[in-house]
Amino acid sequence: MHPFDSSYMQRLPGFRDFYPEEFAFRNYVFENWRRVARSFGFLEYDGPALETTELYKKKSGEELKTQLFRFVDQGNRDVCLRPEMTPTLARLLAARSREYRKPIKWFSISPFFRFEKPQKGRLREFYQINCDIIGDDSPAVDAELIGLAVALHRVFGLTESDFFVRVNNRNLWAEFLVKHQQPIDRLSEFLSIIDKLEREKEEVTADKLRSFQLDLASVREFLRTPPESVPGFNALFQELQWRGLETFVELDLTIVRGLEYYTGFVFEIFDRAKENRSLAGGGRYDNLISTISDGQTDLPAAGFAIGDVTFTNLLQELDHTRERIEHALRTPRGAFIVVADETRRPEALGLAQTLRRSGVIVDYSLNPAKVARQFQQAESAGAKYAVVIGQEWPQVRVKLLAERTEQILSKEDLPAVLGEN
RNA sequence: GUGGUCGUAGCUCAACGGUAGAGCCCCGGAUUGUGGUUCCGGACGUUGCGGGUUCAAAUCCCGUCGGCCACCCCA
Repeated sequence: MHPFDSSYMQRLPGFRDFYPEEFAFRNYVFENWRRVARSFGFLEYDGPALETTELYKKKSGEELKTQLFRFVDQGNRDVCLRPEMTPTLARLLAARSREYRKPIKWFSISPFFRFEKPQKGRLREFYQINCDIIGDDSPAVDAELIGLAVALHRVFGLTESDFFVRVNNRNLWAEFLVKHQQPIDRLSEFLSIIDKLEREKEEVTADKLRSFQLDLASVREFLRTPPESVPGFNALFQELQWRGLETFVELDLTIVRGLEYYTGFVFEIFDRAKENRSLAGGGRYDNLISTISDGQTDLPAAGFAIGDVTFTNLLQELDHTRERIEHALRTPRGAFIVVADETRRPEALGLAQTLRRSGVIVDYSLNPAKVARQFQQAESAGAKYAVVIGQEWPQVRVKLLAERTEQILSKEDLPAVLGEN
């Protein structure tokens, strides 16, 4: 039987392999995210990929979503591969939040799993960077999170002409219901109508609104509310302005987020070219930690996540970001030792160890090969330098491959010269 | 969950009823210690899988699995 005929040799649908080229790209993205998050004073954490199903059931008591990788383990536990980070974060905080000075600013970059039909921008395993600030309910936190989310985009060269942030506050719609004498306990039901406003047919929306004794016109009228006249937003917009973020942010009352647990401020990031694509989303969830911990811990919190699939799609689609990435990944690094005289192989191996100990990336041909062949290897290994070892020993010939220039150095000087690169 | 579309060497594709081909990549070579060009040679596929029609199927039909796209959903 041909080995690849067997289904066990096939990758599971919606999962990805990361060959070195793809892994290099993934690392490039994650390393930049990590550096930016740290520059905002966020600390990295992680939790297990597998949690009890109960943890996800707890979440605001909502009905369990169907799209879970759920199974019973060999210890007869009902478990799920994590579909999102927030419940895990809440669990961690419920156990130890007292140990950390507030506000707690944490981030993680980790894989998530949802049993969905794979399609563009949506796979069954994907990565997210999750950033949260816990223990502070001020508008400064909301603005700071937007600032971080924007910075996580800008580090790849994305600008305000590539993406923008839509912000809203769910409380506005709560007030709207109150003003129209509608029951506030139906808020989440009402918000899901608003959420679908852009995609649903008008008649359908109007029909749904009828159960609230509301009409489309009054909703549309409310949507046009100018930001200046929205109470509570002044503080947030002031904070955003101080951070120079006003060109990235728009008030958009249709952004309410699908999840029930959001309590006020919410936002989503969209790309400008295809405005229906959401790159990131988040908001404030002041009650969730208390809910999940059965009241053990009660802390205000806000956060957001960026998924890697849609995000990296965008980076590959835009010429300026793609070129920037290709340039970064193509940059030559390290040294390739060319053994021109096989009797010097012991010295070459010794030099390799010395250089590696001083932090230089060093590679060489494991078996005897022609010099021309070794230079080809140096090239395809992406080395910056070729170090030729042969008759010159104890001196070596160092060639800067991109420039095709050579110089002769003593082996003692090599770590200092190569170490800078 | 529903619908559309596609599935030929690692990659991009050709052959569209008569026993599968190109380019790239990979491996080797073009005489002595210098690479991205060029030239020559080589390896690699029971045409996603299963069944059917036919003297004959990569090619037609059915099923199945997978990719892509849209709907549903979207933490």
